[in-house]
Amino acid sequence: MTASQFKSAPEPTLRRLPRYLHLLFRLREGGLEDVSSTLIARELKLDPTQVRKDIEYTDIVGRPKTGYPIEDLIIAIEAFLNWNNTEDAFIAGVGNLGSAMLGYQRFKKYGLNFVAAFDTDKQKIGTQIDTIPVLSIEKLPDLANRMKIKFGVLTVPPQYAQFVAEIMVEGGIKAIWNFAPCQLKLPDDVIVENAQLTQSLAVISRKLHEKKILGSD
Amino acid sequence: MTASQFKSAPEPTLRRLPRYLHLLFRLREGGLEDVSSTLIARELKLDPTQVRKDIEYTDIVGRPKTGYPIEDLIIAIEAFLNWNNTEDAFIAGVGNLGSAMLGYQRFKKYGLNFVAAFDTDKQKIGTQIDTIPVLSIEKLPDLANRMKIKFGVLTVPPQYAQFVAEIMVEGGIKAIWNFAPCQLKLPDDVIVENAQLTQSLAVISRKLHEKKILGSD
DNA sequence: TAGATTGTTAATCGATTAACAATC
DNA sequence: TAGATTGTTAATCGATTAACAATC
Repeated sequence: MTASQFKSAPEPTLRRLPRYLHLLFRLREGGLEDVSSTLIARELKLDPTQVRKDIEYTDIVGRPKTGYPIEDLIIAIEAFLNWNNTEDAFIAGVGNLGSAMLGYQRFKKYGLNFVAAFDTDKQKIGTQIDTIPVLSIEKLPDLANRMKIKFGVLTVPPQYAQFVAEIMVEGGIKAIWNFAPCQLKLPDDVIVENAQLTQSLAVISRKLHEKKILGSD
Repeated sequence: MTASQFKSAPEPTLRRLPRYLHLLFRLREGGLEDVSSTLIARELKLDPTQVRKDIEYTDIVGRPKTGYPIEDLIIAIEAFLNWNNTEDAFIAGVGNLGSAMLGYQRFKKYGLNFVAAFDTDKQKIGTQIDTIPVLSIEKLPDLANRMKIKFGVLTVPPQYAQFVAEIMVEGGIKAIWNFAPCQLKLPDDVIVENAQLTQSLAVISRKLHEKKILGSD
């Protein structure tokens, strides 16, 4: 456990790290052994200095002239994000999005392992989705406590989001990945990350709108 | 068409606008008529000045003492994001996530209207998902051109993302909402917005990891 | 060696926050 | 009026980018 593990990286850096990772996987598949910040920057349209600063947070040292060993860099980034360890998670809300999340095998590669899903729909309770059992939401707090679950994914309709989030907190969950388009009011020690699709949609909507107004090309 | 419609807002502002909108809907339901930047800021844990600056972009003027009329503010934000107009869109990739998107009626409220879905899977081609027909991806360019589709949603596996994105561009699509975890290389005049879940996951993963390391509470 | 790249310090840029007169 | 809020200018903060010596 080195000192740097205690250093907190800025959010923009955290958001870029997975992008590096995806590129590194691709480069490794292509048989490359080393990679420079220059190359990463060019591929991802970033500044090389920025790439180096980001990478510094992961505590890996590069070599002048050659850059960074790809394998080491992958390991370092994964360790930094704790994606090399599996985090057991609960998911609440088995609608369209929730089911999609459960079916998304890729999350396992990112250290996220769904162990149970929760819903209020009696039709769904008792069934399985991709081998994950769907349980009544009432059972969430007790089970979370007993299984020491710290990570919750919230994919319920917005009007229930606050209520279900509080149930998660009651179960000792410390990090909530919130897909509902609303602001959760929770104790300060609970980490909330809003994965709001509407935010992303707003950016592209406005940009396309501007393009149309301006008639640029 | 006022001058301000030509003013480009910073991305952080664009990302906050939908959050205001969700709050405003909730307040309107609660019977409120006016809202102050102070109130919005308190609810969303932001700075009141920041809220006022964001709102300024939408070209609405508030009144000292009372704030902004909620109804007007909603209309102004929706107009700014062009969510009051319906944008016809194609979606490519009808897997878990793509199907979830199609089933998500809420997008209609955000001006996004799926008119056709595309896939390579013969089992899926010819079927419908929530009344949206699934067609062969080969038909995308011609149809997009004829229907003048400008908006494409990309929910294909990452290894096909670049290829399918190019097909979209061939069809005259100018804005691509990319859900594949990879960097698309496209002409500069094509707007690409990466809705990468892994970026959001990285933020919460690291924060939870830090919490565990530090043992804070 | 020559040349490309790292690691790091300094400069720049842009967003956030503070301050405050004008307003209802 | 008194008091809360807007609109706006100035100050601060933090992230990005530039510059460059050290290194292989």
